[in-house]
Amino acid sequence: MLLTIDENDNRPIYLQIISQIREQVGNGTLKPGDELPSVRDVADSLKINMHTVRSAYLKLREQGIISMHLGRRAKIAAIQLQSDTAYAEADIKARLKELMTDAILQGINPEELAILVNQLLEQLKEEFKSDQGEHYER
Amino acid sequence: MLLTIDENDNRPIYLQIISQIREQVGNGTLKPGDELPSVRDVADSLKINMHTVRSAYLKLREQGIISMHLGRRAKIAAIQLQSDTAYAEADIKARLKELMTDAILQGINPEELAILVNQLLEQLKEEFKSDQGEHYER
DNA sequence: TAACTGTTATATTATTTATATAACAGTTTG
DNA sequence: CAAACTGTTATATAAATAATATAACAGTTA
Repeated sequence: MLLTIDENDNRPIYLQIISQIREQVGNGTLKPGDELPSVRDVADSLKINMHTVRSAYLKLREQGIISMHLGRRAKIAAIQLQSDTAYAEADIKARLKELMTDAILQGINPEELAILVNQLLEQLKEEFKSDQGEHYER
Repeated sequence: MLLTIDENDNRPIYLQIISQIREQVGNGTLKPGDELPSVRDVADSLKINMHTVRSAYLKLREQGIISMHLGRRAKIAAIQLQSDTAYAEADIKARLKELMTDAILQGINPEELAILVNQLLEQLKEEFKSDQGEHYER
């Protein structure tokens, strides 16, 4: 599994890891049941501390994205707990609005933005369609 | 000018202030030349420290959103410095993609998302059109 | 001149992020 | 079974960020 640290990204390392794993779950690179590399392996390969990786994994578990158990390797969760969708939608909407005003303030006009958004939407729709596959957990 | 602190928002106070002002600039509530309340006034009304407000204002100045000068009250900048648009676009695109995968993971399907996005886009387009008005600074 | 502005300086506190070491407790593998 | 893996817990430390508190300074406005 590919994980990297972007020095230009001002977010903390553990958040970058979370983003990348969520991204890969979202686009199907990681599927339910897939095992994640151990916290020590990730730490070694990225040359960071074990606990930095672990804090990322812990958050992901809280979010229902992965499962972790003592002695076992972490894996992508079988069931994505989709917390209260109404709340989620309000949250997403707020983030989206902020993002768009940012975009416009930075000189991207709404037409460009629309193109950008629709490209991503089409992309995600396809991935979403082909991702209604087998779920398992033992 | 309306500013509030959201206890549920886990972002630092100064970032919340930045967001709200950018938001109001973006949607036309604040226009170029409009004066901002003094750092002390904002601090008093929100019951926070003067320097917390100031750090928000400083960031906004760095971003070219407002102008600040010794002795004078801060005001919305006349010219929005639109920093390197290519870079901005890449940044926005990355944020957008993350947002969308988050949305989908939270149980919002792409169709709902598309509706959400297009509503906001239409809204912003109108605001953008009616915002090509008078700019001034003395 | 007095009452505002932002600015600079110094200090302190709390929280977050990341590292470092070490031991513990389960699971898997040879 | 034993060794080599897993995640877990504990403790400690360092660095950076966020927020507060006071006080004085330096321009601008009324």
